Amino acid sequence: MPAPSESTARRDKRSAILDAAIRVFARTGYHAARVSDIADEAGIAYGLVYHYFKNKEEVLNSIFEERWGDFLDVVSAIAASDEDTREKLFQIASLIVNAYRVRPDWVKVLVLEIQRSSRFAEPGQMHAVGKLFAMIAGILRDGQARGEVRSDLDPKIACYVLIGGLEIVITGLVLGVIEVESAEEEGDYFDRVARTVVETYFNGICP
Amino acid sequence: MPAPSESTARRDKRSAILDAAIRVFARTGYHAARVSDIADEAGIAYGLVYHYFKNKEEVLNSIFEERWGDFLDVVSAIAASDEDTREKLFQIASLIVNAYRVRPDWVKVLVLEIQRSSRFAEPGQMHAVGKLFAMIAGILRDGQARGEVRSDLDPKIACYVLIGGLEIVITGLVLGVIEVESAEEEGDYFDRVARTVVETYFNGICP
Amino acid sequence: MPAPSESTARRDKRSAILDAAIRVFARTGYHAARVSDIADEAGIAYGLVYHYFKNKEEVLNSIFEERWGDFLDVVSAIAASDEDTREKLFQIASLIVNAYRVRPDWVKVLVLEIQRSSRFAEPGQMHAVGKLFAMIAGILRDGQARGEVRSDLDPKIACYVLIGGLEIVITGLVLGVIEVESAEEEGDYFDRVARTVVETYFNGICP
Amino acid sequence: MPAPSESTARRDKRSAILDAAIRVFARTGYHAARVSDIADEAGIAYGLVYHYFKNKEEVLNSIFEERWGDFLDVVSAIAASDEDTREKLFQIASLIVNAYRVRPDWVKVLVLEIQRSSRFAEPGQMHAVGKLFAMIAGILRDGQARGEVRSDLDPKIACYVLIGGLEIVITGLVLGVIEVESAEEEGDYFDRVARTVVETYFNGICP
DNA sequence: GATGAATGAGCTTTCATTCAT
DNA sequence: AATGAATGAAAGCTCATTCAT
Repeated sequence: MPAPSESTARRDKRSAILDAAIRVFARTGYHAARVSDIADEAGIAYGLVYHYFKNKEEVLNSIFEERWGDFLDVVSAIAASDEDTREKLFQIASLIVNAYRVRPDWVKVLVLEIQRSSRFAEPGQMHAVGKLFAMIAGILRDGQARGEVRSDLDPKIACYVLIGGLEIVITGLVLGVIEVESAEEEGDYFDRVARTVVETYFNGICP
Repeated sequence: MPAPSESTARRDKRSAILDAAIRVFARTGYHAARVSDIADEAGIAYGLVYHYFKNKEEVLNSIFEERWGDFLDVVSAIAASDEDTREKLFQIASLIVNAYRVRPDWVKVLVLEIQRSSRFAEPGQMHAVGKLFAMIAGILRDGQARGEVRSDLDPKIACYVLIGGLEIVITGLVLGVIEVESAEEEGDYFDRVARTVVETYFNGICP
Repeated sequence: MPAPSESTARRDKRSAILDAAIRVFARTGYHAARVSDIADEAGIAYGLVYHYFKNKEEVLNSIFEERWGDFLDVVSAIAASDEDTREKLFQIASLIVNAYRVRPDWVKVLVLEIQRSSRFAEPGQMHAVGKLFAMIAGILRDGQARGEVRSDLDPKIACYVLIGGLEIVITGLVLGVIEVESAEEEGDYFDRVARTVVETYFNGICP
Repeated sequence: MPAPSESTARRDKRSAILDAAIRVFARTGYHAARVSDIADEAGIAYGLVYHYFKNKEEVLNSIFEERWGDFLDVVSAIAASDEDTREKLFQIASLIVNAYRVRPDWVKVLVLEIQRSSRFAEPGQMHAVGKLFAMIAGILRDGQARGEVRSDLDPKIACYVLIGGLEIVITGLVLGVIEVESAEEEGDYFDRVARTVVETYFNGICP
């Protein structure tokens, strides 16, 4: 066996614990989740969790750091593309909405647990979430330069309305307030939600 | 002392415990909150909490039952009034913005904690928070019938953009990301925020 | 019942826990001792230990602070008395040696456990033990002024030899290396030990 | 590779683990010491400790068996020599002082840790450390017979004053309370300490 | 020989809840 | 009504020990 495979095995087990933790945190919430629940979900002894992570909180932090970074990379690529503002925002909206469809547990934990953790109380920890706001504000500013967005809006505030709309949609999905209509495909429904939010954001609800 | 004053005193103390609990739950979450934290916050001994409530969960349940209903009643009255759609939405936006301004903790607890409790496991029971969304969707649907709202929007989705926009702006204020301009009164500022969000919501960001 | 009796009851329970802890630490050592052992020894639930002390270490610290201070007070009184140097040192030697006879567990814990704790690694924590050395050095210095002690000795070093001798005797007793001869009374034996140490210290072993 | 060198390598590694264990036990005590601390100190993987020793307790036992016997052999040789009492005691004082200087950890572990283990619970077994005291007491008794030592002293007690004086002076050096004068070599200084203690021990502090 | 992943007994600590006062 | 001492279930975490590689 070559050495790299061992390193891969270690990374795999670590990842397996994180995945199990996401599922458990999504199901019961961070505080109510026992370390032994995570271990059971991952099919390992609970002591092993402490072999890979310092404690329960580091598991939550690792979920955030390793999953949120991936998400930001995709948003960054969209922001840098040649599409017009409306299309960029729609792609981001789609990304967010579909993230819930594909990995509902991830979104549940990111939205419900990590937002509440001390991360946001400490200055400078706002950073990671702040990056998302800055990226979308940047897209709006570019849009204003191209004449695709009203120039009387402050991009730094306007971006909140879009993100807030998306966030509430996600929260609604997470909490089960929004239910997919039985008449259409799930994938179609999620696309329609993203499109409606961006469309409303662009044109308003006035006829 | 007349008897009613004693009953009032009892109700006051009960209410004080609930208010303290809301603040603590908002700060640390239900699971992490200790009964002694609630008692400290209320300035009483922790044993007394058990004089007024069966246990910690009953405290959470009582918050829900006694606070959310009041809020929905006001929204319901606005929805039933003769005002046009824009004015109704502005009034609700004002109500929410000011609720968040005056009692940010209430909203945090109602949205984040109560959903997760076992209350909603019972089948056939509608999400209480969902009722708010349904009411606003209802206003939009009425607006479509009156020709005041674009008929191509799905009211059930469009309502999230308004609520989400309001929520994230207020969250920004609460977290201190957005700062109130020193030249105006705080109350005025919150009204202006509500008006701006509703305005953007109506007319969009398109030039 | 008057209020003071309640305060007394609280102090009594606290003291009972400390006494139980001394017995347990003496028996098994600090590290091997379980909090539940202390509670069992005191006849209470282990949770109650945490009602009176922050954690296990604070129990050990409290033993030290509350018992060592009492000891220093007595030494201080002896140092301030009118007796000659030899008598003062004999009284202190008696005090130390008899402390073991009356409260062997106290001495065991003070000698074996607390010396090893981090207390002495941290600067400034040397203080409490240092006070004993300073007091005895002071007695020697007074003795030199009175012509009762060789003036070519540095009191700061000479005091170590006495304390060292006493300490080893105590350690020997604690560890069971020294055994009381069956032919004499225990009290007599301990007095003889104290006298021998001081006598040797004064006159040397030379004939 | 010749066979003997392999056996030597094995013995070296085993010895390295014991030396590391002594340092760790001296620092933190047996109970608080982790097997992984010993391994870290020895620069090996903790699993390897179990290749050379059955378990943690066997490490402690081996320290005792393989280190203390050597020391006693030297003391025994000194006691049996033709020197007069003062010279014998000076040689032992030198041995102890230098043992403490070169291997302070050995003495700490031998004195503080090993006594407490279950080894000495077995009836009829003499305290190994007690043997050292008995040997020195024997030298004093011989000295009394030769007229070199006051006959009114109990050798079993008097020996403690010497050992204790040595111990506490050395402890002072180890803890940095006494500092070696810069003008002389460290080795010289330790010899002078041994000589001073033996001198004081012989002639007393009386003028 | 050597490594360190894996296990789980057992400890410390927290805290909801009860209850005597 | 009010207090807080007392209890003990339950959880987090540590670490000696085993074992596959």
